[in-house]
Amino acid sequence: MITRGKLAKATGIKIETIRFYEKIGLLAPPERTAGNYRAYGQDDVDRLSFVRRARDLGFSLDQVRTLLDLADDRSRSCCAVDEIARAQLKAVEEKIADLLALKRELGSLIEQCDQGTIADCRIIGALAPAEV
Amino acid sequence: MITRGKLAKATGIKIETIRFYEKIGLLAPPERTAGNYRAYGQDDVDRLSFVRRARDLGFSLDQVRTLLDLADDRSRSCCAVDEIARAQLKAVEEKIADLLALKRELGSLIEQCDQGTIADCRIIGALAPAEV
DNA sequence: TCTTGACCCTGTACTTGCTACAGGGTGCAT
DNA sequence: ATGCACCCTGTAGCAAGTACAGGGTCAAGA
Repeated sequence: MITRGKLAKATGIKIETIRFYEKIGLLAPPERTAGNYRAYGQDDVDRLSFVRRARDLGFSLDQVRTLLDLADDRSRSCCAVDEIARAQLKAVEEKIADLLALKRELGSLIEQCDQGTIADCRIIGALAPAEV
Repeated sequence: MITRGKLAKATGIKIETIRFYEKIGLLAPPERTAGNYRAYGQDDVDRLSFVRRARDLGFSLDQVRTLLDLADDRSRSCCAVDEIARAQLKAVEEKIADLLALKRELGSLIEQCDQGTIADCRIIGALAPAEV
């Protein structure tokens, strides 16, 4: 018998998060013991590990839900899976591009800082429209 | 007289977001007209533009609040500003590194996809622990 | 003058992905 | 029998907004 705490340890997902996943229907409600404790099985460990890996790869819970559904239907073509992964890759690439632009802007702002007063601070100046 | 809609247009921040900023105390509640409309001035346009630029640079609302406070005290040293900007740069760089790792993983997953069935899908396989 | 339509007001609930209580019950060892 | 670690439930909170619902206001056109 695997309790919630053990499931948490086995998968690296916090107890509260497991409850949250159960609440939103990502995990099926497990059997209960006589004392009303959740009793998980190896299936649950597997499923939750799947969720964790997908989350680590940046998939949204909604995408994870879809991936789980797809994974259950083993005879189906994996085009849909590929599509989700590609969408995720694209999102990641866009995010990286955005952050690189940000990094450049921040970097040049910081470089100009000469440690004077706020009045002639380049960073504040760059943020302010004309005169603060 | 600048209404909320005009302030939104002038700054590119949505009306609802302006209300939200007012609610959390980032923007001072403005004067009201006889008909209970908010009446903004150029100050508000400037302040909100400042917020927008800072948000665009990825600063949190909390950081923005601090930057606004700092910007108001023009005689002060701008070390604190520099510090916030550096912290933000560091956060951005870390995020970029994370996303690059993610991108590599996703990319290699997708490359292996041979458009077969779910049963031999590499992506599902990589997510599942041993056997799904 | 009336009415239409664009704007404004308020409060509240929803989003994503959790996290953190409070206030109690269970189970095992000492 | 009592202490402690663990479990249970419900609820509220975080960032940073977004989206209604159900009204009020204002200016222009018929």
